[in-house]
Amino acid sequence: MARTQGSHSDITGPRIRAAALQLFARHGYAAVSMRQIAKEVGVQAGALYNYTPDKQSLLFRLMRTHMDELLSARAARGDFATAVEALEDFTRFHIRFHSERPEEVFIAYMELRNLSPDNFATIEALRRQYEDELEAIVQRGISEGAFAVSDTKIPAMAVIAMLTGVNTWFSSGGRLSLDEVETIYWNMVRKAVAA
Amino acid sequence: MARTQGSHSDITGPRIRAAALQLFARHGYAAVSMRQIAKEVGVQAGALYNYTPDKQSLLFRLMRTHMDELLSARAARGDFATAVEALEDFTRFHIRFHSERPEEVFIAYMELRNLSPDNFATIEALRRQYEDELEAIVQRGISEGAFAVSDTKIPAMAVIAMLTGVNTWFSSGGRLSLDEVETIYWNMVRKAVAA
DNA sequence: GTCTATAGGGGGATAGAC
DNA sequence: GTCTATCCCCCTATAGAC
Repeated sequence: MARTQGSHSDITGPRIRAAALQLFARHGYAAVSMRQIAKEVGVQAGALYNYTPDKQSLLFRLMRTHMDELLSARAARGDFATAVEALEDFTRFHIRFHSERPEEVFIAYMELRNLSPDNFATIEALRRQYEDELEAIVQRGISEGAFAVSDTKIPAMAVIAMLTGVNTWFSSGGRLSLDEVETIYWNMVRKAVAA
Repeated sequence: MARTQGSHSDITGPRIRAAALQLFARHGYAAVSMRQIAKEVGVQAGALYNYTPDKQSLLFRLMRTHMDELLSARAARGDFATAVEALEDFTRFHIRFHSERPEEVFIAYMELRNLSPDNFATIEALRRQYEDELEAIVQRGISEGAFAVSDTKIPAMAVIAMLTGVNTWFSSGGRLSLDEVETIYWNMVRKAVAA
C-alpha cells in the first residue's frame, strides 16, 4: 500500500524552522508571531501546529539542534600533542563554526530568557559542557607549563566571549578573510594565556 | 502663586524608568507590557503616558542615559603617561562600570534590534565612540612600541567583548572579588597585546 | 495536511471625568 | 496627574470541514 499522506510534511517542517530561525534572529522570539512565520512559509497559522506543539517548542528545537551540532562538530576534532595546539584548534574551530551560523548563535545567546525553566536547564547544561572543554585545555596548558594564568574558569569564559564577539562585526565580504581573522585572534589568545 | 500641580511628578517618572529597566532586563522589551510596568509602579497604564510619549521612547531613554553615563564616566578619567597605563585604566574602568549596572548593560546589548532606525543610529554612534577610545589606546601602544598587534579595530573589539563577558557570570558574593577579577583580566589583556 | 473560523485573552494608546 | 473606560488591533492555540 502506497502512503498517500505526507506529501508536504517532509518539506514544510524544515521550512517552518528555517523561517522561525530567520525571524527570531532578526526581531526576537517575543516580537515574532506564529502568523508571521506561517506567512513566510506560505501556509496558514493553524498548519504550523502539525509540526510543533507550540511556539516555545519551536524555539527550543532550534537552540537544542544548534547546541547538539556544536558539540558533535567539536567532538569530531582530533586529539592534540600539546595544549597549545589544542587551544589553537579550539580558537579556529570556534570562530569558524560560529561565523557560519550567525542566526543560530544570535538566538542561542539572546533567547535564553525566553526558554521555559526546563528547556533553559537543558540548553544551559550543553553550553556548560562546551565551556568545560575549553577549561580542560587551559588546565592542561598549566600542567604542561605552557600557560600561566591564575584561574581556569575565567580564562575559558574570557576566551569564549572574545571569540564569539567576532559575530557582531564580521562580514565575509569585508576587509579581512575569515582565515586572517582567525590568525589575529589566535595570536591574542596564545599570548593572553602564555607562560 | 504656589504651584499646586506636580505633587507626584518628580517621583513617578524615575519609578517608571526603574520598573521598565528591571522588567526589560528580565523579560525583554517585546515581552513586557505597559500594563506590567504600571502595575510595578502602582499606577494605571494610562498614567504612564504622562511621562513617556510611547513605549519605544521609554526604551530609548534608558539606553541613551546609559550610554551618556558611560561616556562621561570614561571622560572623567585622567590622562596617562603610557599606553600600557591607559589600557590598564580602561580595563579596570570597563569591568567596574559595567558590573555596577548589569540591567542597563544587558538592555544595551539585547534590545538594539527593538530600537527604531533613528534611535538605533543614535545609540550605535555612542557605542562606536566608546570603541574608538579603546582603539586609540591600542594605536598609541603600537606607536610607543609597547604593543604588537597586526590590527587596531579587532583588538579593540576583542578586548571589549572579553571584558563585557564578565557580566554574564560575575556575582559580587562569589569566589572572587571584583578587584581580583579586574586583575586577572588585566593580566590577560596586557599579555594579549604586548610586544 | 491544510484550510477557515473562532475562542479567549492581551496589547498600545487615547478620551474625558475628577 | 491619575483614574476608568474604551477603541481597535493582534496574539496563541484549537475545532472541525475538506
